[in-house]
Amino acid sequence: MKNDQESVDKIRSFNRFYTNIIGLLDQHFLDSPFSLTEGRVLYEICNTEECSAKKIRERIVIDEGYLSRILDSFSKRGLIKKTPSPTDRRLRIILPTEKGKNEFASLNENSNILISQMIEKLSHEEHGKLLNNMEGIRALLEKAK
Amino acid sequence: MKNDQESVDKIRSFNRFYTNIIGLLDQHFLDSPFSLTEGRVLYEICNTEECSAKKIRERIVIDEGYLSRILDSFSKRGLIKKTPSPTDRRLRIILPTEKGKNEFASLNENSNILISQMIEKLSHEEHGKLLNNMEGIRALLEKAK
DNA sequence: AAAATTACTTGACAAAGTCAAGTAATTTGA
DNA sequence: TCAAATTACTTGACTTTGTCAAGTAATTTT
Repeated sequence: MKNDQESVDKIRSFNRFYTNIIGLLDQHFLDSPFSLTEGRVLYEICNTEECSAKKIRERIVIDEGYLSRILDSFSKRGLIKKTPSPTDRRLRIILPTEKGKNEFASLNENSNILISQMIEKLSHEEHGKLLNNMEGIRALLEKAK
Repeated sequence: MKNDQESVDKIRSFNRFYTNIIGLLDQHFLDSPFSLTEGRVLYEICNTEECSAKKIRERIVIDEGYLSRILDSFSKRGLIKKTPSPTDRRLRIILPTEKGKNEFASLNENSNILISQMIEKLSHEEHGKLLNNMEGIRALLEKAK
């Protein structure tokens, strides 16, 4: 039977391990026109209805000014269009352009390839186990908070 | 039955989820005298026999010059001692001082508290499940590489 | 309708990370 | 055996990334 400290140590050890995994996967941002943070922002833009800086900041922890500049750079690069919301003109509604959607898609593709490579040596059964474990962790941690 | 793309999507979704978890836990570095990277370096120094810059770079991906400067700042802050290895004087053996060990311990304590809080709402049984899931992921991903 | 709040922007700055050239010690191989 | 190549680390110059605080315009509160 485990005591608390042992559990905490194991969780921390897993966190170090998984930080490295995520770090490896994030390497591909180095050969992309995006930083990691830009990638996360672009993800939110492409996956949020009526997206705005406000909504992005509800989803990822990021400095307001920094986000404003990232969005500005996305605008200049032709990846998004910002238009004042008709119902509240303090808000700027952010929409990805075709170019933005394409770049996001290719970013995704690269992530997908990396993950496929990561799990390609696993059997079908092991695949299932991996996903079950991930779903388990998520359910437990979401319940816990 | 799941196809490949579905699996990959689920893994990526878990990765986004867990990136946030790790991000939350890493917040405490903000109130500490260390950056995240410094924390990881200090961890390696305190957990590696005959530690040297070389060994650290075998364990975490970090620019050589950047690491050199971090170690220099650790030296200046009195956290480590660097001495040329007697067997190969190109190498500098890194030893944590008492102060270094203490600061590392308090960094650990804060991490431990955060993790304890994170899982305190879980039952004993759920605790076990969480650890099993983590061990499962680790075993599978380590096998896969 | 003045005061407070919200959503975002901007300027000035600091922290984090990268690249390449340089030094000293060690290893390689003709 | 000794010049050339390699290794381990350092340093200077630089870019990228992130933070803080003050500012503008629209909206809400009282």
